[in-house]
Amino acid sequence: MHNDDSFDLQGFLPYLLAQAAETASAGFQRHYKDRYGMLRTEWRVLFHLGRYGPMTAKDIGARARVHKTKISRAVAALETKRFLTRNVVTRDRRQAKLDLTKNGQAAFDDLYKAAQAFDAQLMAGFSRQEGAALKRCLAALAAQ
Amino acid sequence: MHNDDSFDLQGFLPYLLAQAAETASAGFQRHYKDRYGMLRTEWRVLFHLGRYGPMTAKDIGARARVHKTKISRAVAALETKRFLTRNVVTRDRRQAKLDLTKNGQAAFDDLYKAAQAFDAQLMAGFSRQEGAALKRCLAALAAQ
DNA sequence: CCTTGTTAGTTACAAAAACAACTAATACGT
DNA sequence: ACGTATTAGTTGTTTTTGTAACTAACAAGG
Repeated sequence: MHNDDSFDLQGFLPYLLAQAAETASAGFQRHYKDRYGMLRTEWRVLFHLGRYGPMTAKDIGARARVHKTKISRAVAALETKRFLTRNVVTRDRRQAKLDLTKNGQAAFDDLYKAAQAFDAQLMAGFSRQEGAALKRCLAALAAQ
Repeated sequence: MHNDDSFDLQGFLPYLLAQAAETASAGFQRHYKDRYGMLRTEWRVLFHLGRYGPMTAKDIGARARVHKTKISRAVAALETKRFLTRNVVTRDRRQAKLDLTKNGQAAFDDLYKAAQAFDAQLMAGFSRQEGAALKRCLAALAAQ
């Protein structure tokens, strides 16, 4: 077949990352999907608005490194769910400042807590240094 | 907005994993996509056959934790690319053993080398222990 | 002003993924 | 052998994503 040294998929970093990401993502999905019918990008948009305050779609895209069409659709979905409102910026009418509604804020508060708990649960398997090192490595890989 | 402790997206493990996985995946994609017109699942199927020898679609799905419809379509695509052949198993005619063709084998050899090099490049940013620890953590997370 | 270029955001269309339903072959219990 | 249940794999349909083209608003140079 081929000879040799023990390089297999389980040792291939992109594969490991994909598997771990999928597992983690699937685990947290039930919070925002099952409970609020949200997609992942919607959850991210909600998170940004809840965590950092009102901003435009552009701002979210820049922060989260997500393409503007995904943001656009997520914002539209969150608007129909009445989780946010759009307010056209008067000094530049192309932009719209996005504000969470009461409901949106409540959903954020709930999911924010859930996210913290979920993260803690995932990290529970590691020692403090190990976990910190893991996150540092991942951040470095993502920054490539 | 909300009060308090510094929990943001950059510290949320599922987010970090998703970002790192996406970056790594996009980086390696050019090898199998640009050069062979393959999709990710096709590359994984090719990898399994090249690395572990002929097996059925079922086997690949079990090993790679991929759904059978994805495998089915990847196999069909690899067959039209003349990278593999199907051979119905006589003792159970539902199954087909998948064998790489010369071309398939050549593509695998090429991509296998590329994968090793790519992995080495990604790991270059880390010390030996750090890298090993990273992979151990990821494997543990994927196994959840 | 008026042309040209750029930017924020949306929409339309193509590619891919997810999910469900299906076919054909085998296994099993009686 | 016969009816039912499983299993391997495929196909069809719906969501979701990716890409490109578009609209509306602004900016800058003349």
